[in-house]
Amino acid sequence: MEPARSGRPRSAEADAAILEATRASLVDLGWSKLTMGDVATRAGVAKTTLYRRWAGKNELVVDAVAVLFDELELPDLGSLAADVEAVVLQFAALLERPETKTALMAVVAESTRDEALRDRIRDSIVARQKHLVLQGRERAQRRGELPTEPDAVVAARTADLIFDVIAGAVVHRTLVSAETVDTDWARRFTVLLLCGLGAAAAGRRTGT
Amino acid sequence: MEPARSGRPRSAEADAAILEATRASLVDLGWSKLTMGDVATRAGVAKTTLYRRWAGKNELVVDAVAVLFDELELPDLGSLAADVEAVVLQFAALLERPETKTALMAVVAESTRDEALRDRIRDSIVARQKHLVLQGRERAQRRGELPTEPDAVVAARTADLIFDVIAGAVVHRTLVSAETVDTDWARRFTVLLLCGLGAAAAGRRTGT
DNA sequence: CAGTTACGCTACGACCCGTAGCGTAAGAAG
DNA sequence: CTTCTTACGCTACGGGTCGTAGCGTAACTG
Repeated sequence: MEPARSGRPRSAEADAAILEATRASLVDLGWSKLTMGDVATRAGVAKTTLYRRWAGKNELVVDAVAVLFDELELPDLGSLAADVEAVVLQFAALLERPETKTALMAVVAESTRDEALRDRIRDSIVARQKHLVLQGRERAQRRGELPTEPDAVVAARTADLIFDVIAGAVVHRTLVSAETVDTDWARRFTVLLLCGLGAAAAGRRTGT
Repeated sequence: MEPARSGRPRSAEADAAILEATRASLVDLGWSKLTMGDVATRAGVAKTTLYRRWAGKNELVVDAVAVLFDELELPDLGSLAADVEAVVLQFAALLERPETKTALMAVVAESTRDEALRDRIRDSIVARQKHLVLQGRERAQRRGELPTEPDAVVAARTADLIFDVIAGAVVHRTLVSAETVDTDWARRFTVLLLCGLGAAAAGRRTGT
């Protein structure tokens, strides 16, 4: 795959410096006032170097912010409720950070008109979050907290639904309603979600 | 309050033309490429006129998009489930439109660094949606589908939670996951939400 | 060594921003 | 009708960002 290209290799230090400078610039200036020239200056790099690696502001910021989502982990606290609550708090803490707060919605907005950008976001950010949902379900099934869904299509649909509910609620709470996600909110949300899951599954099993 | 100011009054036609031109420009160019000059040209108005009424792009777009949210209504279909499902579909249809799709997330992103803008969004967009939740709860209580919460604080918290869950899930589904909200999804979401509400309330009543 | 690729730097036209200045248009007050 | 006040259209401007081209140099390969 890598044909061992000749010539001067790209500087990995420059890559790291650029991404870090991008995050710093996001904190200081926010999305709208962030400029490629400013990032280049902060990173100690020529502006042209940025354009050799990223098509523009959108792609650069996605990559700069994506690594922050690697922090998200699903702890094993013994119960599905505790796991969900913990991951909700983690996700909320991530969204409280000024880098992500100002960048996430902006790139999503841009992605509505740019399919390539949408794919990039999906691969490097959304997929990581979705993985947590699948992981949590599997773990809960092993514990016997959730039944094993025989139909793969139904299972996938349910997972998508759960994912949109969790991520959507947390994002909406922190960015639109602009209120903090504290332990109390996380607990009440988790209760709502899991009770809904359980009751909905039970209702489907008995008919309706 | 209005001291009947003298002088030439502002043209209401210009106002309407500008807001409509803004929506048209959003459809054609999207948020990032929308410019004040383009809007002015489309509206047949001088650029300076725009700046005499709006501080900038953000405020203009919020006002231009806000009126679209007036379409949202809570139908009375006889049951809470049917009402929720209908309003979810309405909201989703609104978010499918290119004007709102590209603008809503962008202004929310900007609002993370601009408190005045956040208030403007809250007053002219979010409040309208939240009203539907309160209206739906009241109607369900009158039908006997939901118990009357005696504690006003708890009631308000629950309403906030429900609002973030509904709006967040629909927004996340349409804009982040970039998948359509069809009748099937709306039904499954409604079941999840209402079962969760019922089960959570029952659980709290019996202790825990 | 030559060949290839990345880098830093400069300069550039193009575009958009937001404002100032001016003459004119439209109502309100007398 | 005249005067006053405000809104409008238009032009022009300095300032900033964009994205690219061109060039000489640096780094690594065969």
